[in-house]
Amino acid sequence: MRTTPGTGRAAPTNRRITSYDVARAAGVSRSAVSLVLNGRADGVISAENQHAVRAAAKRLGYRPNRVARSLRDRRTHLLGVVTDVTSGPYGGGMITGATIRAAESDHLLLVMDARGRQQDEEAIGALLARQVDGLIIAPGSLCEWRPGEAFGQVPGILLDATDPDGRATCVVSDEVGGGHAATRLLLDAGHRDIALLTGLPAQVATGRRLAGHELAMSEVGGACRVITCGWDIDDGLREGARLLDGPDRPTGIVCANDRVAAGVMLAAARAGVDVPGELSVVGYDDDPSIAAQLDLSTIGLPHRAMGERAVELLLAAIAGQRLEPGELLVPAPVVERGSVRAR
Amino acid sequence: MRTTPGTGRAAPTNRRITSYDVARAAGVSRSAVSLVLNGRADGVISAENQHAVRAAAKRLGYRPNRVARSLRDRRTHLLGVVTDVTSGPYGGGMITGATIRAAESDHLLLVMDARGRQQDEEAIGALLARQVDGLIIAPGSLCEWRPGEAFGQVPGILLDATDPDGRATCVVSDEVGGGHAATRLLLDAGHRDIALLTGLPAQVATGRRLAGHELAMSEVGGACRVITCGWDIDDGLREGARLLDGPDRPTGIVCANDRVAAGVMLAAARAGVDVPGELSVVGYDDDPSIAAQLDLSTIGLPHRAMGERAVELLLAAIAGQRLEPGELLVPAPVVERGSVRAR
DNA sequence: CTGTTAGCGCATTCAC
DNA sequence: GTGAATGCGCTAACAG
Repeated sequence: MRTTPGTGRAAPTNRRITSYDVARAAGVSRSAVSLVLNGRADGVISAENQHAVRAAAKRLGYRPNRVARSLRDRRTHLLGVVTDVTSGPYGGGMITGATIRAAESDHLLLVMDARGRQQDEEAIGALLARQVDGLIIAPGSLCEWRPGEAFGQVPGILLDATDPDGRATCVVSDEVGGGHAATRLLLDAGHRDIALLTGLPAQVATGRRLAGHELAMSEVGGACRVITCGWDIDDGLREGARLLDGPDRPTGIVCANDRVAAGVMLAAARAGVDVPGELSVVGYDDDPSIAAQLDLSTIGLPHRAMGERAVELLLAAIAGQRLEPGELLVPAPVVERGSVRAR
Repeated sequence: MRTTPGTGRAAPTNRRITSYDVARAAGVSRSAVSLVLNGRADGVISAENQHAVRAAAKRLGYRPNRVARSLRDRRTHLLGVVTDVTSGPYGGGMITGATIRAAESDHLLLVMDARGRQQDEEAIGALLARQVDGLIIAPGSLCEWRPGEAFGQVPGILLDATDPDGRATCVVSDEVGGGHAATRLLLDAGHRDIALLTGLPAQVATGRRLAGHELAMSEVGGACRVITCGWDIDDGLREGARLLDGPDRPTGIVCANDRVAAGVMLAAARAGVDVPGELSVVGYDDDPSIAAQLDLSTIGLPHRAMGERAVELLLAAIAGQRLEPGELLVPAPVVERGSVRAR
């Protein structure tokens, strides 16, 4: 019986409704309440009492205490997320996708913002202490992340990151496919004289996109100029100008990202070269505040789908399925706009 | 004693370390472990035993189970967040700020993505079932949000949203101050012939920025053209062109946001009007992929500070402090770049 | 068909 | 100084 008042502890300011309150109101036992509310009552509890329980629960506004249930089940239905993506302008879509997919299975996201490997370890520790059922690590922008001590205590996934040792399960955008698709956009429009402005080699994405690009070129038996450029509008402006003023101007340029593409388009405008009339341009990222504005054909980053896939994998692993090491590639959507013209 | 094996329940796949394990390893009682690890041991537990406990805890990798603690304390140290901001490109900073400030006080964010009033109520219910200590509602982009039934069960704050009934505590950007500052940027540079391109009146921000603008103009005893424009680059392009081709061209234009400003600058370029030489332009939002690129002077959105303030207020409320109804205005940072020139 | 019991892991009395 | 007992709210097993 819990009729005795709390012993010596500070009295709760405003006690919440518990299953005991519902049981008393419905004139049944707590087990009956649990049975009814969890759908295990049929053939066990009389229809009459079932109704009484439901009515009482509703009237009282009873909400089963998930903390108590978690303690008992040794399962919190909580997914821990360590991320840096909320800071940046993009990538929030991963959180959105993850949240939504998780909610569909009655799971919630416990989010920690962290930057730097040291803090990551602490963050994971904090999440583990909260008894999260699984872990998602999303440091942002396809970086490398080497799992440490704490990672591995529960099922865990790397999101938009790769494990250099190849032991972890990673969900990443298909950069090779994206690079291939970007180039294919130009190839399929009949272009053969193509230049590629790549990002910085330090970034994982750069090499992969380049590989996809080369694959596409090899499919048509062609070759093209590859220029290490950078990620910013200035870089695109500089290299774009050089390309357009040079001896043999390409008819199409594949850019490292949309900012670079914007720079190229600006250079073209200055040089009096019409896009897409005389020059076709392809970007990457589908940057929300650039690509649509510039009517730029580009390759999107499937952030939301990545978040969804990560949660799906994680939930399966929590359910006991084995987590395969390696990378799960999420296809990058091709966004066709008006900056490419057939020739 | 818990020496008897679990009764009939599915055995935990990999039992975690509990305080009992630590106690046994250190040769003391569980209470001793609790006392030591919570800093209540001095003068109660021998230094020798204290050391033994700490050593054992470290060696075993003991992490106190926060779920159990939450159940006992009736306090989860969890802050529920209902938001839509992760979807959009901006506003993620609010989550970042909130996460960081919360973490400083050993609190974590439980995030639910929701759009639409109906789902909000459900989301809050789910969060309440998780026994969150407080609630933050951040529907995004300064909209109106009327608290429903569930809101109010625990301390709650509206973030980047206002309560039309004025009952809730809201944390919002100081839009009046921002509008004032934007105009002041031009006024202080000596401009008197100023045009204002406002956003759509349906948005709360529009009216407030306008009020700030008018306040600034009244300070110098001036008046100016106010033109309802919109939020996009096209709108800026259209209205900018009209203004520049018109009879008396202004020397400065305050824009609804950075996208509109970009449109205006584009119109200026087309009309052969030099910015800032012949025309000064001010934007709003400090849009990360526009403002810096265009060297645009603008007013920032203090997203991160807002998230921080919301958590601070919430934690204070959870600690027992009264939550004052009304709006807490977070100052909007003035970002001076090169698009304004003195005349 | 119902009510009682036990225990999830923790912190806190209160006897020893 | 320490250890046994208690209860947070819940559910599953078991005895009535």
